[in-house]
Amino acid sequence: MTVKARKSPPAKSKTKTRKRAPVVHEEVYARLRRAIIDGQLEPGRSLSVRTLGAQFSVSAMPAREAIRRLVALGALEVTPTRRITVSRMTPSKIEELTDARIPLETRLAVRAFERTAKKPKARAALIAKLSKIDARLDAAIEAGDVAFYSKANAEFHFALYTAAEAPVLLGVVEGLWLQIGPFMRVVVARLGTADLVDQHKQAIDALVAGDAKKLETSVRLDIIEGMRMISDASSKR
Amino acid sequence: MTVKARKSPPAKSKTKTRKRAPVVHEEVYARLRRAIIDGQLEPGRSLSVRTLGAQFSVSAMPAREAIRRLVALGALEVTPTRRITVSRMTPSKIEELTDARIPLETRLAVRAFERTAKKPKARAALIAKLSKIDARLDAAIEAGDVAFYSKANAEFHFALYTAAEAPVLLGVVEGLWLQIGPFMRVVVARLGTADLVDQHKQAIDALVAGDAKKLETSVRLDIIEGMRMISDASSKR
DNA sequence: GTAAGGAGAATGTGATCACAAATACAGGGC
DNA sequence: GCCCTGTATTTGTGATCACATTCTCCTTAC
Repeated sequence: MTVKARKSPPAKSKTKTRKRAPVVHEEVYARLRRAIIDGQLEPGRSLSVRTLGAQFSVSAMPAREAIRRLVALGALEVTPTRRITVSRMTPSKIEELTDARIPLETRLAVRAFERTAKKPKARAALIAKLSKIDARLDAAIEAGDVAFYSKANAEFHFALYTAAEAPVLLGVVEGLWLQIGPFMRVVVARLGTADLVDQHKQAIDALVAGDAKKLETSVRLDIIEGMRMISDASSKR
Repeated sequence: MTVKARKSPPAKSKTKTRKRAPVVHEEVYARLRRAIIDGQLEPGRSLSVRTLGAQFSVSAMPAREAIRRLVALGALEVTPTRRITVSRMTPSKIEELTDARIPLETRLAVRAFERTAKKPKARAALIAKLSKIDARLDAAIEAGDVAFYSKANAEFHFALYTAAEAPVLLGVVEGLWLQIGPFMRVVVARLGTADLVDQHKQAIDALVAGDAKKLETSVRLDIIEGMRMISDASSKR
């Protein structure tokens, strides 16, 4: 996790909305969660409340709360000796996560499709956004930048899913990504990214063509392919 | 719950097999979660860390951690003024939760079916367990005991889902139930329980007959019916 | 070289305090 | 009756301390 723990107290009270005071542990949680989903934390890596708090220049309390939330979501786990680590993967977990991802994420994709079906501007904006991220994905592949690819991949999916305007479903899927995020990085690091069949482009094409079935298929294939790569990388360990 | 021994001292194992020291906040969390899933906490009800801690004769710290976990799972929510309440329901949440429950819970049911397909004893044990719970459900309906019905209903579903031996999927579904649990009680309290089409018996019949498709259908219908009741009760408020 | 052992550091957990914000509640005004 | 107001209480949050357990690492013995 890359944390530049420098906060500027006056900046937030002046320009920001005064409707709600900033909560430190929310900030810690948001950044730690983002780091995990983006695949910036390797599986098995250990964390400590004091160290994490120090990275944010706060006490251990906000770090405790952020860690507790991520443990609840399965992103972090507590060892039998009470040490906190980034969750590891098992074959059965891969299978179950695949089982959960396919129906939920295809549903979100189709909902995004339906939500923008009668809003040409929103549809166009979504396509533009996805295309932009996809270009960055290509650049990451070209440059072999594993971390950046992992991050852009998450961005692509959630840009699509967010358009579904389904916060509850989105929350559930985010919980799943919190468990697979650390492995996205491992996967592309081990197998490389050149031989990927780019289902992202297929998804964009489907949106352009107004083909919901094709969109669903591309999302499903992307999930299956990604999870299979995680499985392969894990078994070759 | 298995205590993992890091190293095995040959002769020094005279010490008693001391269990892991109990973690207080785990206990608080487990009981609070159970209360929510069983529908014993009404939506909108407020909680406080000190009060909750006092109920368990502990300080505020374990209560804070338990509450934080349940907030992360969507069972509790923090108001704009930072008060902690049991989450309320909205029509869109009902729709999304239904969307998530159907594929996940039918999958768990089918997995439970498959897991016990070649284990007649396990299948019979599951059927017996479900039948026993179903009898208690009938008794609750007869007695008009809303709280007990809500609790037994959760027990029935999770007895079936646990047999799937899919902890990750089960965890996701538990997260969903944490969000609908508080409304199960409201629903049956408002509409009564007499006019329910008992899909539970259909599910048991399907297990007895070895009919996976029927099992899936009964679970799906039970979900749809239950969520529709929540929807009706909410709109008639 | 390998294993054992022990001293010191690090860690999670629970308790307690301080503080600002929000809520509850009393009394007084109309 | 209702509404406002000022006070007192409650609440979430962050910080800090205490303590038992666990981890790290260096030394020692064989």
